[in-house]
Amino acid sequence: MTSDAPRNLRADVMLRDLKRAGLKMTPQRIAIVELFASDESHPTAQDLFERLKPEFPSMSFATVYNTLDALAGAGLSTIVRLSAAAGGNAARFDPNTEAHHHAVCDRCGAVNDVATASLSPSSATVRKLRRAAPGFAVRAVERVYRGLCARCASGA
Amino acid sequence: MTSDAPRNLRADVMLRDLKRAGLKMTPQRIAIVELFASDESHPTAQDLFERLKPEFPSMSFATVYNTLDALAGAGLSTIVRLSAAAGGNAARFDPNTEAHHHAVCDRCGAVNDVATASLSPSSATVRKLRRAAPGFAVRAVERVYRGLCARCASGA
DNA sequence: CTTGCAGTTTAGAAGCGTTCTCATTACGGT
DNA sequence: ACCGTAATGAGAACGCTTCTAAACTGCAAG
Repeated sequence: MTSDAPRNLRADVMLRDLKRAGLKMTPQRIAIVELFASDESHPTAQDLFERLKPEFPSMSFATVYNTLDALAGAGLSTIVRLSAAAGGNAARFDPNTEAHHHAVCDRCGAVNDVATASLSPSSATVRKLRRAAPGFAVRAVERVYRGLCARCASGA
Repeated sequence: MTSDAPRNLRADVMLRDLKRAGLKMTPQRIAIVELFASDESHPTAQDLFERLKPEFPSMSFATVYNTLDALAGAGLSTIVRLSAAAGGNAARFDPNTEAHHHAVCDRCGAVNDVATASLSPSSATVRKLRRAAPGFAVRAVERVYRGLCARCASGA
């Protein structure tokens, strides 16, 4: 359970769970999952598509979206929309299913995970919301840290 | 400086600042600003467009976007993308320039403001990020509270 | 008041990201 | 090996946003 687990461990889990959910193991799906599972850059569908093109020149966008949707449906990935200035408004896909927040670079749009113990609201948060938004039943609190990533902050 | 200021106060400020920035006061702009300034529902461009159609049947989307962009450029509004399940992925526009977070309803997509003292990171946050995302220079921390709004929570 | 120009509006086209359609292909249980 | 069902691929369609070009107009100067 070290932080540098075998790069394919998460892919194996994803493939196993997809199979368990009754989905077929196509070469395209396996390639997408293997690429995506170890990708911490929060890739867009376009990113994945372009990196898969060499291996599957005939693949279509629908296949990428299909597989990412299947992963999301199985709880193995999430979609994040952080509207970074850079990189348009494309959805980003995140294979990290542990509780975490995101740090987004204002300049280059890079997204980094920021671990957290839990996304559940603290009792202080619940109390605060009771005043600020009466009746709102809070389930989770997501944070977005905005600023400059290490590379951009260092004046690149 | 009470919380129920005249509903046109904010519109007046916006119009004044737009004029000050050298923009022309067209009837369309005035109508958009007057509608938008007192709208706490975080409307989409579509929302505003449809409410303005009766008064300006010939208005185009570009005019709505132009004016909202001008307001954003003058620091009088912000664009929020919260990717609520309901309501597509359209950008929402927010005339509230005071520090605040957002509470988003999982079911109906409604967005409520949640006041906060500041969006600046606390020293504890800076310390935490120093470990979690080394080198990241945090400027602001935005929170999104996810859950059910009062209406949906009450079983509507 | 009139004039003129720069900024604005309009309608529609174009662009981008995503979803859909449907004919074809192929996984995987039997 | 066969078959049913699901997945793929190509492109069309879609929703949201931005752009383009031409016509219009607020407003400052005369």
